[in-house]
Amino acid sequence: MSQPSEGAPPPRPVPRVPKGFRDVFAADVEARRNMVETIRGVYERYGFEPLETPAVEHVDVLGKFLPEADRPDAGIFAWKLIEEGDRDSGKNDGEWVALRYDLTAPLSRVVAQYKETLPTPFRRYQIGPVYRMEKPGPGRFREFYQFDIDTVGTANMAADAEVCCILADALEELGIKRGEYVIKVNNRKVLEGILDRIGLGHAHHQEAFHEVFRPLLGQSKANIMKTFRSEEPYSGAFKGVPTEVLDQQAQKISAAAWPPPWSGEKPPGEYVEMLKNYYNLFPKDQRLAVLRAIDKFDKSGLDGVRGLLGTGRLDTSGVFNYGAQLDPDAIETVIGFMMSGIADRNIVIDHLSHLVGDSVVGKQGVSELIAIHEFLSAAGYGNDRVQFDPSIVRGLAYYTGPVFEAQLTFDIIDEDGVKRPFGSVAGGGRYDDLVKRFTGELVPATGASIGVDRLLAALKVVGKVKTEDRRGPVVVTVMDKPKLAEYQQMVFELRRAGVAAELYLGEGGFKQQLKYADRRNSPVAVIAGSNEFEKSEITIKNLRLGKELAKQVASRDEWRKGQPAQTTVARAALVEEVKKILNS
RNA sequence: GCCGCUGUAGCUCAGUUGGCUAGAGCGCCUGACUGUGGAUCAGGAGGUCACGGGUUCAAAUCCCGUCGGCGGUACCA
Repeated sequence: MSQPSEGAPPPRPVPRVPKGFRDVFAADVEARRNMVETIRGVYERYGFEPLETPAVEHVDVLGKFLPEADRPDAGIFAWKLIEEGDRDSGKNDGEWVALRYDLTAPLSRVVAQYKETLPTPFRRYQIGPVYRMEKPGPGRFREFYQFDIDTVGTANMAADAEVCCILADALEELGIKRGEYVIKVNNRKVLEGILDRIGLGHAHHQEAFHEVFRPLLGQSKANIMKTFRSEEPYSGAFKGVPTEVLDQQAQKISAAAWPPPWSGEKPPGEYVEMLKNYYNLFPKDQRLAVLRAIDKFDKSGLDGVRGLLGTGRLDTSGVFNYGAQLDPDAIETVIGFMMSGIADRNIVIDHLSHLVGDSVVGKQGVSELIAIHEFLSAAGYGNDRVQFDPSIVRGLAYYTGPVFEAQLTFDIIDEDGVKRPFGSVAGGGRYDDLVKRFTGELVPATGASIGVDRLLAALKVVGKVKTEDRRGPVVVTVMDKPKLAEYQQMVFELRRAGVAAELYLGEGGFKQQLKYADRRNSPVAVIAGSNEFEKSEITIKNLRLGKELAKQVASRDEWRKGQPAQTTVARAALVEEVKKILNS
């Protein structure tokens, strides 16, 4: 934007929407509303009650803790809330708040806050927009809708099984046929058991990185380069990272680390940002790294997962991803777990109980799966609807037990012309520790979240959403301005009869009025000029029929003179005639 | 964050090795049609060629930078 020069008028705002946000027009709004209503019906049938919470929460409530720096972590929309008076007086420098990034964290807050009066277990559903400041991609926005259902306050596996049933019911009610979707279930505890067996330690890489990094602060570029390449004592922390990648990193770190932040030549904020980026190169927790590696299975394939479980993997765009650093035996154990199949639930259970061996958590995980299996079978939900699949882990760290994912199995053609299954439209799991943050007491909880926009996209693919057919109102055209009151009367007659109708309120001539009605996709236009008024008649034009007929008519005379799609009737028959057309 | 591609009318895009007043299709507006959506025909409006600098007699075109868009990848509570 150009700088306003002396005396020039202020620059005009450019109409636009912030990146990652969008406008939603009538057809999509209605499609979403219809879908949500259907799902809501299912949720209520299962006995859940609605809840609404604010879009803004305190940052610590959401689980994001502020770093030392004077701004919150990236990824969320956060700001400091300062009351007007306090800003000037400086008495109170405000509190960090943020837009919610999911509906689960606010729920755990509500439970902790009102636990004395809330029924236990607390069963609620909630829909609303959530906000994430990530890079938007195809079909991914910074503001999007989630539709959650959760049961808080019971460890009973029946609650988990029920979540699977709800998701299945909801999808079917929306018109997705049995076989076009599958609810997949796994259990984090089983994976924990496997990781125990291979003796996986916890976050040591983060510390190793710390050790490498700290002495480098403020050192010369040459020194930094040397350290990154040296055999001792740091090579262990960077095992498996290609030399050229390390060189590249060293270049950037030296640029950031020199001159040192306290010299005043480099803004400290930028320096901190740089540091954070390099943290991200390394797994903070090996277990988490394993989870993410497995989670990448559908994207990276088996070899990709192997790489990510091991030293790391250089992806197609030339970025090196640091791996979980497992040794080959451990890798194969994890892969074995992941690939233990999606056959009959009984078979998967057998397989898994064998894999976890003596691990206590592992066995517990398997018995939870058995419990879920029994509940599902009793309720009549077989393998055609709910499967056990150990490759489903979900990236979230907070899940503690069963995890779920609703997948659509039909193929879509993506932008590259490649056929692939539509994929996940909902996910969830058990999170027994979330309320503990507030109260210190264990409050077991389980639930799922439907990605509303994604599911809506899926419904469009299978043709369950008719966005094109949105019907506009009956438009009463205005031919004689002085007779406005009489036109108005027609409009209200129609409205009183329950017919959506409006008076043409624009400035346009008659031709434009019909064009307007056409654009609104109006089924009917009501026409009355002096001819009609003289005889107490009105002309009713069937716009939809007319549109159809126009396809066959070539000559203009035919089109204009014929007018088979309109009839002139007595004024008193207005409502009756309009309704006749609407119902046809 | 990182890597690559890209930016010309409301939309989709042409624009030769730098060279006249920057074009097309669609859409929009007006008229043919004095009371009729569509089709047809005729006419019209609409552009700081993303922005800023540089090279040149001359830049939409070449170079540098900034910003935006797209794709991949990472992160994803």
